[in-house]
Amino acid sequence: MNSLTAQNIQNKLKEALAGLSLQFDAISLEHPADLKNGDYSTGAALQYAKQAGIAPRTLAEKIVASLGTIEGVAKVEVAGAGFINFYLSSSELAKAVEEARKEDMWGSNSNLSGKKIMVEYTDPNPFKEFHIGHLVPNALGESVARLFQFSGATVKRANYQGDVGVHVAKSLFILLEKRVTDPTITDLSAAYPEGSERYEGDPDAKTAIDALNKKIYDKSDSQVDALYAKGRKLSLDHFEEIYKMLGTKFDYYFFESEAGPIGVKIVREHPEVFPLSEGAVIFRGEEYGLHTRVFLNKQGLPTYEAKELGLAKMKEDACNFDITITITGNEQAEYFKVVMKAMELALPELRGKLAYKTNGMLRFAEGKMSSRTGNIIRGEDLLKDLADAAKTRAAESRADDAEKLSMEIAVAAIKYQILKQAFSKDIIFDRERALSLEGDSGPYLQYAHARAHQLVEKAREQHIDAKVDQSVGPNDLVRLLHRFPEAVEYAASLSEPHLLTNYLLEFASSFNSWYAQVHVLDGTPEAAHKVALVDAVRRTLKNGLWLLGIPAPERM
RNA sequence: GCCCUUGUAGUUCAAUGGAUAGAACAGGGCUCUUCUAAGGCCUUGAUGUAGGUUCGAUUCCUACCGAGGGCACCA
Repeated sequence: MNSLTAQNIQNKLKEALAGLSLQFDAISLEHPADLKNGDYSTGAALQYAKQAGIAPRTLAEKIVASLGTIEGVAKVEVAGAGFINFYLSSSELAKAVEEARKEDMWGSNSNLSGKKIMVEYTDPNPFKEFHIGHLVPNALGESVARLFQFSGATVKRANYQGDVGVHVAKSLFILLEKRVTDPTITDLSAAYPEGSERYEGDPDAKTAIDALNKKIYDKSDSQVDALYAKGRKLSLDHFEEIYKMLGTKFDYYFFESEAGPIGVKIVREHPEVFPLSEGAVIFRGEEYGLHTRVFLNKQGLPTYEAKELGLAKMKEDACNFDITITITGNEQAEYFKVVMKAMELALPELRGKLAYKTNGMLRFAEGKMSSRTGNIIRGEDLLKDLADAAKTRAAESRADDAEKLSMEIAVAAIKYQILKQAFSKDIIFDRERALSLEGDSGPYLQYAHARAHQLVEKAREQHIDAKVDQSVGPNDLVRLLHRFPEAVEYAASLSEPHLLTNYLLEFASSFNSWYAQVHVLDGTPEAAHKVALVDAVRRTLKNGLWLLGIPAPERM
């Protein structure tokens, strides 16, 4: 909570407590959940009443008496058991409305200015499906990247993809067997599950796939190389189409095939960190309260662990970042702890610059999804289903391009379902809910934005000049609007998009409620003030949706 | 067995140690001769169990119970 007014309040509170000779540490200042309890509130009097030796309410009264006037604050009240509530002045709130109307970057801050941050996310594997599980880190990573950008950082987006490994050999084995080496193959989707089944059920196939895996690594068979190159390109081009639908554009693409050799080199150079054990090169995490993991297997090939070391090095060479954050699945949390520790020891120059955050899994109510068995929903299929569900409404809407609007709504629906809940919690995917497009949803935010936008357009057509009138008393909508920059800051500081989603839902709901009660273009002098407010709402929702990585159509 | 994450209305999610635990969906009832009904208004309903710390615990600590994940050559 870094707004100037909030800081003023905190400083005044500190002075007041010091004046009463109380020992205190940080003063907590919060937004009361209920707007009737003010714009800011503190429980300091409750906290320090015991030390002061007087009743909380009495202490609160004393603190309030010694506060004096605070700029931007109209009223200070003692409430409940001893809370001190601060109510902002009309002029302070009016300033927020003005700023929201004038500043393109309304809601931004400079907490990370001058920092270069790399965000790695999505990470699908070529030769395997881009399934709905990949939508989770994509949505979260994109939003985190944007939150950093809005905090003043220079952000680089990176995608790390597994283009070598047994999974590739499994797919390629099927493709080779079917001799689909002709240029007409466009769909690799069936190959991986089939290859997996053969690998597990057919010993001969397993031997062949393992041999194929080695060929892919050492590039010793030109026919294999050719098909590999073709399949890899097909996969990557296909992913690119999906990123375009989702609104993500990566600056860097890293591949396991490149990270592997670099990782091997790093491991070999640090035998003190990576000892030999049972023919493999390992890291003993036990010394650090972790567990042992293999970095180079018996064949001397790099495991995922060693590749991660190589990746860190590649990232450093590509872009001189201050911090790199990797968005990855919960199931890799333990693995990452070990790799991070090993990395600190082997690459001390990167110490303190590497971070990771693990996201929850997308799960079905019925059971687990697995690309190995083919029991998956493809990312693009889900988007198409959602777009189909939106099509009827979109056709009746005011949008010029109903097709485009349908897809924008589909993206909003799925991203919102992911972004509305805390980062690391599993997401139970409910198809019906995702398709409903109503209530606590992405389209709800889009609809509120489109309404505000159209209203501002209409006011313009009628030549009504928006103008903030400070004599109009503040309402809940304005007071929530004032909180937007703090909501952004809060979400960015914890890299938690759902904190912003929470705020935006409450804000949009407040706007819809206000909209239902108030006639804006009513021909009265007050219309100018109301238009200004709607314009501020429009910008707030627009920037808020941008931060979530959700498109904000102007007509719905 | 050890480690990590996690238990909140019928369901899916919120709640920065604070005030009456909020939404949405589902159920029941209203609301389009007024700027978009993908909207608004009313209504039923919840903190796994037992302790502890605190002025105050959904939140922190301990134990137990339940769920998910990880623990040597997959990623």
